[in-house]
Amino acid sequence: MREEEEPSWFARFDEDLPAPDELMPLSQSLITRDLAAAFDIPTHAGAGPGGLPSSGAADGAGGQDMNGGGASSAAGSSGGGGGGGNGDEPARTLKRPRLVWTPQLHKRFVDAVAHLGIKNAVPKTIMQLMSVDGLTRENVASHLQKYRLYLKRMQGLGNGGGGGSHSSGSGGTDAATEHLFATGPSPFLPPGRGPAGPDPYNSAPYAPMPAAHHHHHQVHHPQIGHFHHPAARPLGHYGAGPGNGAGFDHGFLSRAVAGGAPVGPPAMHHRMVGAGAAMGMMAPSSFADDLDLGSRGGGGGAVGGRRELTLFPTSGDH
DNA sequence: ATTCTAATAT
DNA sequence: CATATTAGAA
Repeated sequence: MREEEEPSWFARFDEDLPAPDELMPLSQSLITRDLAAAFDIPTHAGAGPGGLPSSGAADGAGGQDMNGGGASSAAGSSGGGGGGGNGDEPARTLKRPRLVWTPQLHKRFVDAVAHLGIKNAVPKTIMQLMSVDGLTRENVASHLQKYRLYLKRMQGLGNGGGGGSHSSGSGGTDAATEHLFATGPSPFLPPGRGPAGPDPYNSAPYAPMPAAHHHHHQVHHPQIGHFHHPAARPLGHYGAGPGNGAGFDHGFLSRAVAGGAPVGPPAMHHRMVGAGAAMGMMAPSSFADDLDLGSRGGGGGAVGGRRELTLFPTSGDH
């Protein structure tokens, strides 16, 4: 009996995710390409209902979540096939297909990192915090690298853009972290510096890549702006809620890179001493993370009130 | 043992 | 390009 347990201390920190819709066990297109290709198995072996729009591309028509069914995607056992008999072997050496870091997933990742703090932002913890079934440490580690790279890449260079200004002026601006855009010369900084983050997230559920067509055809979908979301949350999330007995504080999210960033971290290093046992204490605190909204520019109005408070089931811990 | 960084392969 | 995988170091 394992008694590993994680109460829901750090439970609700996510914003919108587990909507019963997107609650799929991260299986994305399972089945390794090797196998599929080797056996000629259509990447989506018979998944019936609710499956993916065969050809369809993701009509982003406003919809954001559209999964419905429970189809959890067939997992590994593709071998079956008919027949019989054989085929047992796979469950072991099976490599999962590339994990497709979908925006939603990314958000989880970023949020997790942002909430964990540079201190605990390590793959293992992140992975656990994400509670995404199927995610492995390597997955997160790999992505973490990219994420960090991305952050670094934009920290000293506050320009860029298409023109290519290499201005070295690292001006001093506290490059602490801000949103930078990748493509498109749009140096618009939100007037007033509001928390408005130009994060065109939420806009592409992206279907499990239709890898059914061999033919290098990288469906260059409108892969929405890639990374965005610098861990620039309002530093210091301390502030135990009212009535909160636990007085935890996180001195995190402050510096991002060492060695160059002019960020002047006030000496605030709280070391969590104590018990070496294992990790097991994280301060949940109430997170009022703001999320980006997607509406700017034209002004139109439109609806949009889409806010969902969902505490994802912190239950999936393996 | 776990993580980080880099290099490399797909 | 985005991920996965591996290797070496800490």
